[in-house]
Amino acid sequence: MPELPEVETIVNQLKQKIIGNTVTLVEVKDKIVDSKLKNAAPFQFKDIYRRAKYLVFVLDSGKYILTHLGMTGQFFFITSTEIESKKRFYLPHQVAQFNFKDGSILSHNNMRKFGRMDLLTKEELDKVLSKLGPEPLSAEFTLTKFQHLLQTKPKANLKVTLMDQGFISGIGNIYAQEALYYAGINPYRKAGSLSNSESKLLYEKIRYVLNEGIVHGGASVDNYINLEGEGGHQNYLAVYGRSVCPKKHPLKKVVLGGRGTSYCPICQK
DNA sequence: CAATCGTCCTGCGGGC
DNA sequence: TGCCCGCAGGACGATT
Repeated sequence: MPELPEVETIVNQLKQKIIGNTVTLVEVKDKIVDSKLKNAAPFQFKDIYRRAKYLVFVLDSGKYILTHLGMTGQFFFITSTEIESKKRFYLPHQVAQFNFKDGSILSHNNMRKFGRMDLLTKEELDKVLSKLGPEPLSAEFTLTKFQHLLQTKPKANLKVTLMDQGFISGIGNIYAQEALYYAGINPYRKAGSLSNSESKLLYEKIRYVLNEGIVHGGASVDNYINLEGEGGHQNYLAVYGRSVCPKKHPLKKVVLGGRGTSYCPICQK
């Protein structure tokens, strides 16, 4: 499932492939993609950036394509000479195809269709993005701000709160569990219950696990791939999808906020 | 306000 | 061996 590091990786790779390219036709193949995109071409991609787990494509027409990959979203960039040989990769579960002037294509695939792809005006885009919490890797996201934020939901479950996109953006089920493990904090804790040193450690570990995820090109669990194929961060996960922690203690698997959660009862207090 | 539940969707794994 | 059932999960809305 693509979270901040996975989306960041995809955005950085897409930048080099499609900025400045002219789209001559958009094929919409599923209802998770805005049918207005059928009439959007021709246009040029001016920029792409990440906000939370969203990819924002900036068009030269003044519009924006807001994309959420959900759990199983993938992008393939296929050059004109590869189109025949790579059909078995990009045709299954394809939800949209962007055809470029030079014959290359960008394919959005989404097996479980939990994602979205919408053509929006600036106002519509701002309305969606304004609901998101701060970017955990930004300079504005200081320790003081994080500690203050935790006190705004003192009674809420900590792990669920870390995954709340309106609270902090970009953290999902993998990186929430990883950050809590490295900080030595039990996922059942209340957001407002952390000591000064605990919140400081959690703040540092959130940034650490997200940065490591980016360094490794994302974590390929479920069916995440980036434009170059699999990421590498799945090999560095401490608790997500594991049965023992790095210190070989058996992990507990519970459900929190309706989501599977692994933690170490010995290392995490 | 916090927590839970249903909804969307489909590949996969468990069970028989 | 093969089939069927139910689970997983990001985001959001509704309900407890």
